[in-house]
Amino acid sequence: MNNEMMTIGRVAVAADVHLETIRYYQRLGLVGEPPRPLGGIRRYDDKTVARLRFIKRAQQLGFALDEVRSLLALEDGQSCRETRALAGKKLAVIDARLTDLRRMQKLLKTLIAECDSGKRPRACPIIATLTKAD
Amino acid sequence: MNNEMMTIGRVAVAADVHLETIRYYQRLGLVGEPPRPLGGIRRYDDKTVARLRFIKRAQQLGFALDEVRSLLALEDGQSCRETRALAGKKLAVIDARLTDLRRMQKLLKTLIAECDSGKRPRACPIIATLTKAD
DNA sequence: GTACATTCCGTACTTCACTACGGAGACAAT
DNA sequence: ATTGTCTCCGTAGTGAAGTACGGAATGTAC
Repeated sequence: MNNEMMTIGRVAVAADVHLETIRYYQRLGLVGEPPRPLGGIRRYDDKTVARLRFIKRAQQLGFALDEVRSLLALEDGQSCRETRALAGKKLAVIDARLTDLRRMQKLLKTLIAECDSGKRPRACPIIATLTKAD
Repeated sequence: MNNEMMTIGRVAVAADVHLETIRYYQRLGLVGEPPRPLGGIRRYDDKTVARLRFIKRAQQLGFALDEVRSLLALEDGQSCRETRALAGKKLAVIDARLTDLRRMQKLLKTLIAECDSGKRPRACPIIATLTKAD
């Protein structure tokens, strides 16, 4: 829609990140430096917004910026061979994380069900169960 | 098995955390101060190990220590009413996180499949797709 | 009972991921 | 062309989560 026309402030609002965070990511190389047609002021297109949202989501899922960088490399990378290996590794991490989250989800559901049924489990076995399945 | 007999060093090894981290968590109240039978030296039972493992796992899933604290409160808390509310909130967070992770997983699988089929997607739409589904 | 390893404690340092600051320059509106 | 609102840049400060340090005390093995 609004292509090739945004200033850093508008991008920050659109992606819901702090303006300085964008500059910070540029320093880290997570976001490329955009063209600066006039007077040195950066002009962004909406791909940057998408990229920023991606970074934020990946972070919420527990990936460090360093790992996000390699996730992004999947998109940026030309070489399919390395990309494939990287994707495989990331997939394994995500699978493991999903397993843990599902276990946690199940436990919380059980806990809630017990609470609602009035059984009031004095010492609910949440930790014991989570740890048992190591 | 080996109950009520571990020193902090052995606990650290068993739970695979730094010794100082245990002291740190005790300061934060995430782990209770254990009894000190002799000369002021802490003696732990294996419940502490379980608790530490739980904390580490929750962190990997993207929960801050503050949030972990409240997850642990589910176990420790007597009052079922507050506990239930808390569990409900945490469950919602986990559900959202699962959704995101599944999306990521699916994307990676697609990417890998495309790679393997020799299509070599020059600009794989990983970011675009992730962001689209906002 | 003398080595040697552990633990104790408080305090200081480190890393990661921002966030704030402040003065100079650019741009937009009146 | 003046006012006000960005934007630019480097550098400094913040908060979370550890991690390191170092000297005293304690525990364990011989």
